[in-house]
Formats: sequence, structure tokens, C-alpha cells
Amino acid sequence: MEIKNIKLLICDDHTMLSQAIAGFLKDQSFVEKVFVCTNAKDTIEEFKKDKYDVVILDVNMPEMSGIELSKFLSNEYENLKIIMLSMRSDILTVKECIRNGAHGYLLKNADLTEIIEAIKRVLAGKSYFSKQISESLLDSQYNFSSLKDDIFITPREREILSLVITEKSTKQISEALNISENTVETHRKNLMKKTNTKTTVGLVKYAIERSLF
Amino acid sequence: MEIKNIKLLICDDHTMLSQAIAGFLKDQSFVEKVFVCTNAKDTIEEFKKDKYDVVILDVNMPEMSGIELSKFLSNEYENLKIIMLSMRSDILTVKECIRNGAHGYLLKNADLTEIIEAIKRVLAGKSYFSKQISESLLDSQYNFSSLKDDIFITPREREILSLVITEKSTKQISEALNISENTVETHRKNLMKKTNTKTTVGLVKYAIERSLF
DNA sequence: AAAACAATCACGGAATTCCGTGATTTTTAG
DNA sequence: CTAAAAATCACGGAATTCCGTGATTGTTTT
Repeated sequence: MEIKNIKLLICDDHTMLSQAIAGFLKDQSFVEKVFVCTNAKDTIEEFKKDKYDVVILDVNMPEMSGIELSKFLSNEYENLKIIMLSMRSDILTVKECIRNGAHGYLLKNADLTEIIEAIKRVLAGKSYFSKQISESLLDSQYNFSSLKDDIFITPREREILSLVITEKSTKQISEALNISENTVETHRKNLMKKTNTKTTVGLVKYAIERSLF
Repeated sequence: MEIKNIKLLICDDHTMLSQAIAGFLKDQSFVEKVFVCTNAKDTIEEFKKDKYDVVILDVNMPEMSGIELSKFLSNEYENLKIIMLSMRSDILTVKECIRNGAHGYLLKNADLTEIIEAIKRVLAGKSYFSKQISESLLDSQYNFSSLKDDIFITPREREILSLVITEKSTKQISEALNISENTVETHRKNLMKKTNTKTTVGLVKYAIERSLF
């Protein structure tokens, strides 16, 4: 099957990156159109106007993240291929992207030409991951610790975490939520267990890095 | 004065971005050469081999930051023009860049064509800042609070902060750096004062949010 | 209905952070 | 050469986090 007349959409709040990549892709012979968006809303709008074969989505965007957008688009458009773009290489994020419809995952510090490779692969019904990612993914298949990695934070835990990262102490949180300090501590302990961190610092990093708030 | 035969060097650990921008710049008539680096070390090496008119440096890079690199290059090469590239728009960072020799400051979410404008401006001996930045800079001239904002984190403090965010305790840090726990505590206290935070959590947020590491 | 999960609470002790206050020694820049 | 800035250290006490261990009560899910 020959690939041609492909229509692409890139969504990344770093305009400089998306425009530059768009310029690069426009030069490719198999590309018919490249549309650039800087946020999820515009992307959804544009999808109502035209049909696209492949979208390249930044994972971390304000308002609506690329992951949420991916979930939405993959539900709406059956044949659409989705490639995520991210500067983070942690497996949890990658897995979450896959669960939400992504077919490929590219690192921003990968070589630019990987994009071409990725587009061709996903159009051929296969998947594509930056080298570093695919290695980690393979590891995680055989690695025990990666399984318990599949973390689910409960609503209450998330609520407590949100207060933790605003520099509230256990006492302050307990007062804000009208529960005992012991309970708050238990939640914090469980959070640390689930996120596999030892200190509040780790918790904060976990939360911020995957832009939970 | 006409601008032509310009040699550019781009340094950004996000290869995808630097390569894409390089592609864009190569198409410009006034550009003779564009060299791409992904880290400070390679950049310094390359400068020993060839002469450049303008460098575009990412502010946040692992190992040696763009700011440090800027300081080094502006000292070594008198006529070199330096444009910083960053995703953060906080004035403190901008000011620090200026202090360290930068002539321009571009946001990654600015329009790609701004680069052309910036290059032409700095080559003409002027400065260039993304709109959002120049507005903030103007504000800060008249705004009191922005002055006391002028935080200077010393190299040592930065070092300690980097260990703090890797979940190291005061004791562990003191051992790693071979200094007393008291000293580490003092640094932490000073950091919290300077960053206007009350807890380690705040410190971690400060560091991550402006991607200091 | 039983198992699994979520949310709640308790206690005690070790470890760590936080805070004020003050001081000495390098190092750096004018 | 001298200020200024940076890095070093000290002490003591209050506050907070961290950790283990265990338990009760609802609420889903199968």
C-alpha cells in the first residue's frame, strides 16, 4: 500500500515547535496538508471542518491535555491515527496514552526524521515509539515493579494530594476537609505507596510532572 | 547595513525542535549556515571549529543550562549575538538571561517567524523580546513587587535545591557534599526566603515549575 | 451475599523539617 | 585593597512528616 495525499494536524501549545515541524512535513512528498493548532479546542473545531489521517498531539498542554484530546478524537474518528509528542519518557504516561487511543509516542528530544517513520508506521496499522520508550516498555513487560505501577488514585486521595501541593500541612488539610489528622496521614501514606515515593517531595513531583493539577 | 551570509548555531536538548527550526532557517536567504547542538558541551566544541554570528540557546537544558552557556559564550566571543529560547515567561529568568549576556528572549509558544525578526534585530545591535515578555519587562519597571522578586539563587543553593528535589534529606545532602547538616539547613532556609515559600513542597514547585532541573 | 475497595480513625515513636539568631571564612567584583 | 556576596557552621526547640500496625464502616462489583 502506497502512502500519499496524507492530511496531518499538529497540536502543541509550543507554536514554535508545531510550526517548524509543519514546515518540515510540508516538504515531504506524501503529505498533502498540514494544519497547526495550539490547543485542544481549536483542534476539535478543525476536525469538524476537514478530515485528517494523522494527528500529532503534545501530551502536556494547558486546559485540555493531549491525552484527553486523544481519548476524544479516537472515539469520534475511527480511522484516525494518533501520535503523541512529549518531553517526558516515563512509562506510566506512555501507557496512559496508549489506553487513550495513541498509536505512537515520540520524544521531543528524538531526531526530527523519526516523525516520518512514525507517520508511515501508524498509517500502516502498526505502532511507533521512540527508541528510549520502546526499551522501557519492553522492560516493563518482565518487570514486576512496573505492574504495580498501574496506579489508581482515588477521588479522595486526589483531593488530599491537591491540598498537599498547595503547601498545606496535614493539620490544615484535616481542618479543611473536616476529618481527623490520622485519616489525612493515612491517605498520604497510601499515596506515597501508590506513587512509589518516599517523601512529600516525591509526591509533589509526581503530581506536577503529570500535570494532575 | 545589509544582513547576509549569517552563520547560526542552535542549542536545544529537544532535538526535534532545534532540527525543525534549523530547517526553517536554512530556507532564509540571509542564512549561510545553521549548526545544531543538543547540549552545551558540543556547542563549546563547535565554537572552537567555526565562527558564528548568532546563537539560539534553550534556557533549560540538563547538565549546563543555557544561561550558563550564554555567560560563557558572551565572555569568550565579543561580537556574538545571543538569543534565548524558553517556554517560561517569568521575568526573573528573563532578567537573569540578560545579565548573562543575552540579546533576545523568545518564547517557545511564540510564532516561528519571530525568530527571523529576532535575528535581524540582534544583528542590528538591538534587542528582541517576545511580546509577552516585553510587556512584563515594562511592568516590572514600575512595579514595586517585581523588584523584591529579584531572586538570586547562588550556585551552591542551586546545587542543594537539585538534591532536595531528588528526595534527599538534609542529612543525605550534607553527606553528599561533605558539609555540615547545619549548613545545608541554612541553604534551605535561604532558598525558602528567596523563593518566598514556607515549605519544601513550595521549593520543589518553584524548581519544577521553572524547570530549573 | 461475599469480596474488594474506599474512606475513616488511632497510637506511639523515630526522623526530619522548620525557625530564629548569630557568627566565621572564603571568594568575587569594583 | 576593600566592600559585598557566598559558603560555611552552631544550637535548641517547636512543628511536622514518616512509619508500622491495625481496625471500623460504608459502597461497589461480581
